[in-house]
Amino acid sequence: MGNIRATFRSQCDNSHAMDARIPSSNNESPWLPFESRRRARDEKREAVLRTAVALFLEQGYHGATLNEVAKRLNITKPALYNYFRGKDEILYECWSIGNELVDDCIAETSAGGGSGLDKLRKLIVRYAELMTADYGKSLVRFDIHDLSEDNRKIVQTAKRRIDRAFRDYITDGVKDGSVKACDPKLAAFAIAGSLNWIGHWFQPDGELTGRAVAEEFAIRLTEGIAETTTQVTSTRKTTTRKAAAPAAQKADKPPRKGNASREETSEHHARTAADAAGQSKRARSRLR
Amino acid sequence: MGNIRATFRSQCDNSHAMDARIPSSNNESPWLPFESRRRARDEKREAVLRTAVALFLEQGYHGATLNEVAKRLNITKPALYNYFRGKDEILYECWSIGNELVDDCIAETSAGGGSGLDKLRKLIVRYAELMTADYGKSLVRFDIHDLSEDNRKIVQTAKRRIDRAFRDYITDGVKDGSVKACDPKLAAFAIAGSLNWIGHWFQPDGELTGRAVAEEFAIRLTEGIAETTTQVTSTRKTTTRKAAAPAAQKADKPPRKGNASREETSEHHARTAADAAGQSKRARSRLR
DNA sequence: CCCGTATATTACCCATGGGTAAGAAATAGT
DNA sequence: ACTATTTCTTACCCATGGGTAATATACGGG
Repeated sequence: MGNIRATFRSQCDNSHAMDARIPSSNNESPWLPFESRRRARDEKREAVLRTAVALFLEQGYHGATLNEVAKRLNITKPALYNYFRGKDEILYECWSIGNELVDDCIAETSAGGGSGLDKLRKLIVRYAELMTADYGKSLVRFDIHDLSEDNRKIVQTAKRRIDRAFRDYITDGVKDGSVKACDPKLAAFAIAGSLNWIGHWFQPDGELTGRAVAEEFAIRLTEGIAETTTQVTSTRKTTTRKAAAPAAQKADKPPRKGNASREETSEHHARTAADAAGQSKRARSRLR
Repeated sequence: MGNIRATFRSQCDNSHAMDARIPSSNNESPWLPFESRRRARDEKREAVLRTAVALFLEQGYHGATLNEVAKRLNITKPALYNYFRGKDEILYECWSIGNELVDDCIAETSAGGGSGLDKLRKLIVRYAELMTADYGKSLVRFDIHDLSEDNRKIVQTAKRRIDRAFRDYITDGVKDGSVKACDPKLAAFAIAGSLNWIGHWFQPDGELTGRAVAEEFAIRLTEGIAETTTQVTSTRKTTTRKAAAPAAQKADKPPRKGNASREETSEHHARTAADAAGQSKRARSRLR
């Protein structure tokens, strides 16, 4: 679920006045131009990431400099090194947040129950919407070669896990009769490809909302493999309602142990070994 | 790391005219280790591009150095500047070749005739197969930010043109009854996304051939929008012209507005102003 | 053979930008 | 207030790798 990382509380919530100087306009940096500081460390860390991911997407990882990132935050480059070991770690962390968001999607979807097709569509909707936002885009726009060796491995592992989710839902669907017989591998590739591509073309200021794209894609991408012809209104077809079994736990993620097949995956993503353990809390303030 | 070794061997075994010696093993570089030269200029130019595109894909554009490119060709870095102005131009040329291949696909497909659906499928097959090879991959793996300003514009223009082809075929299909009513823009995005993604996951040494993927995708990606339920064997026809009454609105969630001017495109690609004229012959040996 | 041109080599330049060192400014604790 | 700690700044380092200059080698033609 949207854990703490959704800390969008404005930095103008200054209860006891004092430094009530509102930054000239925007809602970004917690660093007022070199004066009153003192805001939670994690909050600053996230501000760095927000700025970095936006800049990386805007100018490319190599086109964006740390000086520019710092400048947008009203600080200087070395200050960034209080929160990150280097540029590539910033890149990785951006990616990691996106990956956690995806993990949450998968967890929710798996917990939600329903037929294979139902789950597939739910995942598509959520995943697609992620791809319209910065952290989601980072999953598909950043180059794996720019990561450290270790992080690259993590990313590749996560790729496989996400691909696995798509394939599993499809396989489930074939079994429960909601999905036509097909090759789960290729079908997953096709679907993931369409979704990932959103991260390349979607523009927030366009005429389409992320939500609209997501819902359209949920139908479009499953039209070909859905066993029952999809009528407009019936998103919940699945005549063979498999007794909504596992509504059980809410948003807790099953460890989802990834086996190790040496196959290609339709994804790129990962997470740290740390949070690979379980919760996708964004509370790790590791460093140094 | 001096290549002293290569430099001094030139005068040892000069059996003058007998430079028919086959390089130790591979089939790559026209430059035998600094001795008999004299091969067509264009051939060398293309050898540079072949090597460069492979290396860029392998290590990333920024991870690959010109020294490494040169080394693989048995030459030194400055020699590359006889054929290209700089690294970014090499990148662009790689991209450009891929783009020309796509253009050829579109040209052939358009010339072939058939229903909108037929053309769409033909394009999918050809395009998909391109995506399994190096130059095709370069279309979707290279970052537009690494290009010069001018080349970037060319690329973006070409993106739009390719996207246009997909949309046009879909629109044609809707008109001639071979394709269900749908939003051509989103449908094109979805299809192009799946196809472009091939460039990210396909491995030539995998279990699938490019051809197999291509044909599978041609069916899979059009299953949802084909008017006639596709029997695997019937790639042609459009028999049951389901009356123009096109399945009404199937999955209408969003406003579903028509087109617009300043839209996103589902592609990235381009070509030089030169060959934008017509033929995509590979004969331009421009430089300096 | 000798020269001109194309092509390649060696040796070098140098801007860029990630990263570091040392110390100042702010904060928290006592 | 004094000190310890964290955070941030100024001032620098320096490796990397794209790009250039000067020069050497091969070839083709006369």
